[in-house]
Amino acid sequence: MEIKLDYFSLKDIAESGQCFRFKKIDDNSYSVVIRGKNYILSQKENVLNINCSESEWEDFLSSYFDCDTDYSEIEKLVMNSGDEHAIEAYKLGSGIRILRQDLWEIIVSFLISQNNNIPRIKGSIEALCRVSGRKAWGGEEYSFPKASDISPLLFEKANLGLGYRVPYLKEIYEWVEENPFWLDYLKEMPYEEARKELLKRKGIGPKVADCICLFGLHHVEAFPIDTHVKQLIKKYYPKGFDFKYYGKYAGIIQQYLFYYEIKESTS
DNA sequence: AGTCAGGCTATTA
DNA sequence: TAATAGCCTGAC
Repeated sequence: MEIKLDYFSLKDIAESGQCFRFKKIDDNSYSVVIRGKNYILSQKENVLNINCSESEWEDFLSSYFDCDTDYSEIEKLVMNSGDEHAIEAYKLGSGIRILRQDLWEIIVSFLISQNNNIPRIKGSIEALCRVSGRKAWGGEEYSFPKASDISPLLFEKANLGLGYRVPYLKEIYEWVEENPFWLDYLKEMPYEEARKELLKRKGIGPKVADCICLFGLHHVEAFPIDTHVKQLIKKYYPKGFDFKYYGKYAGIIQQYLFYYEIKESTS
């Protein structure tokens, strides 16, 4: 079906680094697996085309693409900030949305992401999905394995290129298996509390915890600081970045800044 | 060939 | 408490 959407760019979303599972088909279409179904998306101007029914869109895809957040408010916030660099970055990435992705998938993905590069992260995740062997519905891709779909031994046996992260992943799998309601508890917690809870797990430090809060729990006040963000703050905000101004939307601003930075470095 | 990647843990002082 | 070596390994 076709959906008219403003403040929405499939390309920006797919390439903003928040989701490692978008596969480019051509310039304006992508393949992605959401909730075990393989969707094919394409966009022309402000119309998104997606192979789903109306009820699928209403039931969860509209939420997945964060249609209940008013992005015009974010635009106003940035445009009135007087923050020249944020305005510049916003112009490039104004089509980015913070997706409401599956929490478990985000925890595993960002554990893998540490001290790692995006192509390699994507490769590991792809291999993990493939080796756990559940084909997504309606396509050629594989769905992301639930903790119960996988044996911890898999991490060592299969050649997933995970390196020293293997013990972290085994630990989190075992933890979630033994504490089946942990993910649900996390979803109930406010940002600070969830962050603190995540930091208790091996391999989850401040940066990964903030990514999980932002991308897996939709706490858009979380502001993950990675090497790129560290560098851009040094470059554009020598006096320091004013987190307070952006308040509860700091994480969305982080995405614009981050996207601008990676785009700049690859062009 | 060497550096660096969307960092974290463990060990020092 | 603060600083920093070491870590898997592929992409560039």
